[in-house]
Order: sequence, then C-alpha cells, then structure tokens
Amino acid sequence: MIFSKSFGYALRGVLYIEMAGESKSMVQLDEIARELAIPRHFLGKVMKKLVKEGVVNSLKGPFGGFSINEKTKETSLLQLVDMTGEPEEFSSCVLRLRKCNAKNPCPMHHQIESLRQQWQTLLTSTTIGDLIRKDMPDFIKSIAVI
Amino acid sequence: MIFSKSFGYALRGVLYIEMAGESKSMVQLDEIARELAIPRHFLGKVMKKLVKEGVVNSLKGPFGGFSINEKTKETSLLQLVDMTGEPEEFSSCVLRLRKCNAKNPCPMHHQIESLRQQWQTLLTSTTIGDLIRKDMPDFIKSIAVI
DNA sequence: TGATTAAAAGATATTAATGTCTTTTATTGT
DNA sequence: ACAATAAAAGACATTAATATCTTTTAATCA
Repeated sequence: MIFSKSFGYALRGVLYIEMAGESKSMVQLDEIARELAIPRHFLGKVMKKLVKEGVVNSLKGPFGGFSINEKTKETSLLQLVDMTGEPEEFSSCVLRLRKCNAKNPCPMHHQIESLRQQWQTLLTSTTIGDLIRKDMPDFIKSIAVI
Repeated sequence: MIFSKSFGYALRGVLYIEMAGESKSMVQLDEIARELAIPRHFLGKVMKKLVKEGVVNSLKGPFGGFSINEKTKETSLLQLVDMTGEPEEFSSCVLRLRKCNAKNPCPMHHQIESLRQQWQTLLTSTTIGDLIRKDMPDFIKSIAVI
C-alpha cells in the first residue's frame, strides 16, 4: 500500500465535486459520501483539511456544501498527499536501513532513488485537473462505488 | 512510507545474522535487538516467521540462536515483504480509485503500472545475498543503529 | 535429574489510522 | 427572532501495527 485511505477519499471526493458541480453550484457531503461509499463523518474531516488549505470552498447552511475554486484543478497529487498527512512518505530509506543517503548509500539506494524520483515527478506534475481532462467518460466509473 | 517496520526489522535482522554469523555459528536475539536497536520481543516474532518460512534456522537452548541456511541468500526482497505480511501492497489502484484495471484504467493507470512493474522487478530480482555482496564495508554501517 | 539458556508462544498494552456519534457554528428563509 | 440546513468541531469507538511482559518449550551441561 502506498497511499492512505484518507488520500483516496480526498482525491475521489474532490473529483466528485468537480463532476457533480457542473450541474449545480454546491455539492453536499451527504451526497459525496453516499455516492462514493465513504464514511460520511470521516470524509467530512478529510474535506475540512482541503478547505483549510484552500483546495475547495465550503459553505454552511441551506444550499451550502462544497465547490471547487481557482486552486482546485491546479493542485498536484503530491500536495494532496501532504494535505492528507502522509507522515514521511518517501523521505528515508525505503528498505528502512539506517545511515542510508547519497554519500553512504545502501546497496539498492541508487535504483530505488531513481524509482522514487520518477514517482515524485509523476505526483508533482499531475494535477487534479489533469485527471479530469484525460478520459472523463470511463473515469467517472473509476471514482464511483464498486 | 512503503514498507512496514516489520519488514525493515526482518531485513536488517537477517543481514545482521549473515554478518555476525561469519565469526560464530549462532547469533542470538538479544544481540541482534541490542545492536540494531529493535524491540527485542517484537523482533522475536518477526524472526519466528522467517524461521517458519525456512529463511533462517533457529535453535533453542544454550548456544542456541539464529543462523543462516541454504535458502537465506536466495530469498528475494519480495518474498521478505510477503513473509512480514504486507496486506496487499501494490495489488489495487494506488490512487485508490475503484474499477481501475487494464481494461478500464484510471487516467494514471499506465504510468503507475510502469513504475509498479519496475518496483516489483527490483524487489523480485534482488536477493538478500545481493545486498550482502554489493558493498559490504559501507553497508555494515547502514543496518546498524543510528 | 536438575539447572540454565534461549527461542516460541501467549497475553496484554500502546499508538496511529480509521470510523461513528453528538454538539456547535454559520447560513438561509420565514 | 426562529426554524431549518449543512459544515465544523469535539468526543468516543474500533482496528491494525507495533511494543512489552510473562509463560512455555526445547536444548545443553553438570
């Protein structure tokens, strides 16, 4: 496993807001949680973080809910990973060896470092908007419930 | 984070047994845990699994401890990952999207699949013996305590 | 046989991630 | 102001990974 459930919830949640927001201004937690089969209150906490970070907007009260903003589509997956609190992710030696770094590399350091770089690049260069643009029709199925 | 602590303990533990075993026939849990700064009893449980899988040998009683066997150096890192119980690892979509597979791929499916493949290949083709052979002198520092 | 040693096994504790439930706060319309 | 709505916030429960402690089992030696 690479990403936390929280990350998956955040990503699918934002994507759902993007999609459902095309036909209405506000998308409510109830609907998102129901359609994506995500625990409602837990999703609420995850979304709260994204609101604090400015990735999506929210409004309380009647006709309230969540909506996308200028930042939403520009947000990279790596940012989303950070916001949903992956503790260190790729920071230390994935083999969990000590004192492993470029100067004193473990035997697999360079190979792993290459993969890590590719992975990091992919996550940094891919934005939420990219995911929307690519192949929307099939993709809609991907974020929905099983 | 990619691998569990258990995996790291297992790998460092086996490597320590390999190294320390050069000068004595049996390496004891006490010594391994102390030198690698790993919780003793927890390491014991991890090592127990490896013994059950035949990756290392163990002997109870005085002059007992752990020792390597024919299988030790041939064991791949992927096998070690499995033995230390990563639940699913790379099995489903890392973005945690549903219904994501080769036929109905999520937008990042192919890029991620490529990285996953590289990673899997690396873990499958690298054995514990490989880690020992590569650059032992510096490497010894890597598995030891901070 | 009995004492000692060390792994194996079992029971329990801690911690972080996840999940659930209740209360509070902000917004809207009457 | 009041009722209704929906997110925010807080309290608590569950689960899995990790950690600790105790008891049991197997081996050695005197």
